[in-house]
Amino acid sequence: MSIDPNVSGEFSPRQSAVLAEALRLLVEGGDKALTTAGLARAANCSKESLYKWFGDRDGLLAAMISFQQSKVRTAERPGERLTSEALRDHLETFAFDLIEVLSGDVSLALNRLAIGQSSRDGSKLGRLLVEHGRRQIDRRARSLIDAGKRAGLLRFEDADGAYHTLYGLIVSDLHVRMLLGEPALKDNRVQARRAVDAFLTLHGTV
Amino acid sequence: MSIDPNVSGEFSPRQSAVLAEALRLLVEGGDKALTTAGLARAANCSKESLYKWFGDRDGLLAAMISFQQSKVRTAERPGERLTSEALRDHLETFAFDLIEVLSGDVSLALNRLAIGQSSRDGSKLGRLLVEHGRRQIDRRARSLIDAGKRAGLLRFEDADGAYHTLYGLIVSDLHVRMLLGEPALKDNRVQARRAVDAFLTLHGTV
DNA sequence: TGGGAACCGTACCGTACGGTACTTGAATTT
DNA sequence: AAATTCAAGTACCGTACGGTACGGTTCCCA
Repeated sequence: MSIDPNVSGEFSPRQSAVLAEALRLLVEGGDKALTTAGLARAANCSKESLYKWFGDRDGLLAAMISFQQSKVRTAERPGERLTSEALRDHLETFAFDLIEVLSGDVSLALNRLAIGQSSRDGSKLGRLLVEHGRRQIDRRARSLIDAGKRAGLLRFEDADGAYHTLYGLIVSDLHVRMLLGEPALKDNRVQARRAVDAFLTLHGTV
Repeated sequence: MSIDPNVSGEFSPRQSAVLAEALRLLVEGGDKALTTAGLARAANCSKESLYKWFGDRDGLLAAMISFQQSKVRTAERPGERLTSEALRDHLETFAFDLIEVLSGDVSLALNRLAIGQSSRDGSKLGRLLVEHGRRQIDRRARSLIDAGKRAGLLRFEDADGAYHTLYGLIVSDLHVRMLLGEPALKDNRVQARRAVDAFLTLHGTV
């Protein structure tokens, strides 16, 4: 993962600073704490600018999601020759990273926000989150799983099913529990290892 | 003593009717649609009664959770002699029921509500949901898993870990996706069977 | 039959938020 | 140097909600 100070040009530096402050407010106090007046005060900008840049409050929320995800890029490993140990390593790293991402303050806050709005806006934010945020991590897992199969180290018929199995083994009900306010795990590496062990028992060839 | 349709006796019939209406409003339009005035109008009661019965809005939300969970009781099967097929059947039934419960309108609405409030009230509603709502289903799964082990049909060291594995295999990211607004699965039985197959591959002795 | 409790319907109050309009001041352009 | 642009800051408006107060009605019980 690398931090990218928005080279994509979607948001100006000023706007990025405001969005960062908006995320800080959201993480701090939930969506009730994110008011237009409060954001303007905290970010030293005017409400009028907020409305000019983002349209309305929903536009601001959508921009916050885009902004956050423009900062998170998953490192894509180049395809090396896979050994059994390397595959296990990569899977564990993936599992660990996944738990870390899902446990992150900003991720939890944005997911809570989207879930809270899902009944009102027809899941617009939810779709944004799933499609943009998940795509990165999905692609990484898929390429890993496919590479494992090509190398003869994994066996499955349905790549999609295998990925969901892996995801479920890693996350279980942890995500929802954290969304509901439970503290994160003490050791994400243990959980990652257990999940990968199980996954390899199910789909490994060795 | 009078016959009270409310099993727990925690709420009077009138209060139960109001809480049922509150759940209906919540399912229909999310937490923004659940206003005290709106509930009073929809349930033909006065706001004053709402405040007398439930204290304030948060008390109403907590009462809604208690009320809903007082209605849902999981059927506890008596302990019969377990065969391999019976265990698989019971596991699949459990998996199916779990998905059905999590996919339910009211469950999703209450989870969304608790998640939305989790940043504000110190996860009070979240704890209520997890502790009261989850306990039933947890106990059912635990007793099933333990019975499987006693019958020599399952092998594991950590019952807690085994249960979380089962849960993850069944649910994967389905719960969060539904909370974010995605439609439910087309066929929950297929998913249940797949999950139980994997679980028995991991922890079955046959 | 009278009195009290519960409760409905409504009106009311304070507040807080989303969104708009206007003024001031600074920076950039011409 | 004048003009134009951009944004900060503030004041304002309408609305909607949580919570309270009160008059009127029904029902129970003595």
